Amino acid sequence: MRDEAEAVAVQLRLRERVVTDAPLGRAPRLVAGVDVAYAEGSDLVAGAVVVLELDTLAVVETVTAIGVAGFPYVPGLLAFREIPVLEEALSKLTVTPDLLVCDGYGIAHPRRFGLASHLGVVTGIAAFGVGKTAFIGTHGQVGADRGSWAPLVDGDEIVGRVLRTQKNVKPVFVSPGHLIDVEGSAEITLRLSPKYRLPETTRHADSACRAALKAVTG
DNA sequence: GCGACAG
DNA sequence: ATCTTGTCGC
Repeated sequence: MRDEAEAVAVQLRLRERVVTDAPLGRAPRLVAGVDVAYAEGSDLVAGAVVVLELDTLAVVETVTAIGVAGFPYVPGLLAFREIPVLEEALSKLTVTPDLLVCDGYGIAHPRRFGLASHLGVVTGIAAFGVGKTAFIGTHGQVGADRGSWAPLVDGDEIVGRVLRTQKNVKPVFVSPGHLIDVEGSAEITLRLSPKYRLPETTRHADSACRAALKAVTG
């Protein structure tokens, strides 16, 4: 990827293939968390994919990959920074997940094509994103109970859901990426977060990519 | 025009 | 994202 203009052009082209207005095709069994860790002194990055069995939340497989950040962090273009190393890690999997859970956003994005949408389209696997902080959109107050939520609205579109995964704990931002809708993304996020604020998938992926980075850095 | 801005 | 200690709670 050369520059921002080219990246935006690529997004607009890939966006034509995004599907988020229909529920997940079949009941997911294997759900994978994906995440990337960055080094401070170098441009090394580590990506991880951890596959869990949705019913038991047991880890089925963990793979990691090391790479070089080939694109700067630009809000709205995060995918170009994280997808290369994630695809490298995904290629090492011996099982095929039914769903990918990303750190970040799906269609709740300036051009409706965030990391989760991008990864979903290039892999052909259903995907959605769970963000920890606000990016775009507005929303009303969310009840204090676990499971409470409010629609995430941008313009005249509902692009996601602000969901409380734990009682009295800051909510997370859920948005579909590809081959799944808002409702399904939120429902699965809640199932993946029985005890902590973040889904077990992202918790596992986060620790895995950090460990992988630390192994090559220090 | 001026900020804000996933990770 | 990453830099960082102690501290409150289960």
